Amino acid sequence: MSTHYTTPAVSVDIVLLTLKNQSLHVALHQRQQDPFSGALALPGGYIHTEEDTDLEATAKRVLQQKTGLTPRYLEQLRCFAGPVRDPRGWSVAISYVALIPLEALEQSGNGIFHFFAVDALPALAFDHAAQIQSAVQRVRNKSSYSTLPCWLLPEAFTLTELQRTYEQIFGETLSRGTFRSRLGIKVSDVAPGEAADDAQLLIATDAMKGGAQRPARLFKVNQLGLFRRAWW
Amino acid sequence: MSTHYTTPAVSVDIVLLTLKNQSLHVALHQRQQDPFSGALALPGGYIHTEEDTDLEATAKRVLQQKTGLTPRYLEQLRCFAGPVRDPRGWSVAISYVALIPLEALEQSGNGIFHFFAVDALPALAFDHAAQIQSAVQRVRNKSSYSTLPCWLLPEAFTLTELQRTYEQIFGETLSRGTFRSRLGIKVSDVAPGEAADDAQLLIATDAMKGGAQRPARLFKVNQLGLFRRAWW
DNA sequence: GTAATAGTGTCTGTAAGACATTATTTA
DNA sequence: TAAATAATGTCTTACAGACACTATTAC
Repeated sequence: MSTHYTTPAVSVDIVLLTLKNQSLHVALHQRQQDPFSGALALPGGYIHTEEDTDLEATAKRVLQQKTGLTPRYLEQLRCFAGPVRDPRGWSVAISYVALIPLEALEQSGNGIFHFFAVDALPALAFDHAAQIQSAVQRVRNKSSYSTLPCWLLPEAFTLTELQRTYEQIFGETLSRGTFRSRLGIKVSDVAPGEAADDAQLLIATDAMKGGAQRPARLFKVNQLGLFRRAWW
Repeated sequence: MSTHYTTPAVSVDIVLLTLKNQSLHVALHQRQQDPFSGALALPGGYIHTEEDTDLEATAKRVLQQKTGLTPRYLEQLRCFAGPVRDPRGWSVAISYVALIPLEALEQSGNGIFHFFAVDALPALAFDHAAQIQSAVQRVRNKSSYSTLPCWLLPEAFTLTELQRTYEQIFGETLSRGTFRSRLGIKVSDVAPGEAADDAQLLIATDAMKGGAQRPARLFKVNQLGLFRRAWW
């Protein structure tokens, strides 16, 4: 190991995203300590080398401690590092993106976080604004060719609810026929409760969601699946 | 800062890729020190907090020291971390992908590195095999929808040379007509030496490359540009 | 019946991919 | 002339996107 060079501080920050009021929101809390005491910041923490088996474990532990929840989706974003992002000196932050449905957060009864629309952020501590921007870009991009948005919904959802989710992520509306053909789904053909193969994006359940109109089939996500072609 | 938890060691590793013998090759050197003394490994180094302005600067400095070169393309891949990847304990490696034409490496007369085909790797130190696999996946994926492969060629190249580069990255051949329409280029229409707009992927030079046949127009890359649709 | 949303079918434009054809050089 | 590669055009298929139509519930 290097001897005559200072080791930079290493931490993990989490961009926890959810859908609220028809748009992407990020979870922020008010810092209680310096630096940036009083400022809004992302949840984050240090690696506990005795217990954390990898960085994902660190991220999960931090979220568990602060929300009591495990996110439905968790993915490493990238490292942010340098001498100026933290006034205490050279630091490395490994940034994670987490997705969770708003219902889960509300049921946890957690009062630490406030949610802010990602397209209208207040001033933030450290380089957290850049981390959020980068995370949103990743989510929007990955949503354009995959089933990523499923993890912003509860486990079972209707196709229309899923379409609304895509629309809220992109901020624009889609054609229903196009949306369903991209998913490769004809509701009348699907057999509930089976996953034919890995290429199948969604799994039909045997439950329906009714309202004051024709009931809709409920689906679950099979896995993080890719569309044939990208969307743009 | 955390007090009663050990700070993990932080380093930067570089997956330096080039094209050799019709396929992607990675630069490896033989380690002189423990751990893994004698084993093949990626170039890497520690952060110098006094001089490095960010992680990209660290990566560039390490490459400069070991090859005397600045790569044509450099991008952060992701972090690899955990208690077992380095026998000395919990460590964090930030992995970078670098692209460079083989000619540049050969001209530098550097003797440290050996090049290995990425699809037939020997045993490697640390988790470097996983880093390489991840880097190759990133390069293949990004090549399917962008001008990334241009940075594996010298500054000026013909369209056929570029097509061969794509083919060598993917390991399969392409149709020439399709390739050119994806690039949006009709050679007879282009005006040398101008960049009409940012959407223009390549810039025509006024030079031609001749052989025992009709000479071909030489092009330069404009910027990292995206195709309209992905390729798969 | 109406209102409301679920689900499907049809048409059009664009682009990928295969392949044939023309163009321009050297020998 | 032949050989070799550059460059372009044509045809087919596939899919995104728009939009219209039918289906099934509550009231």
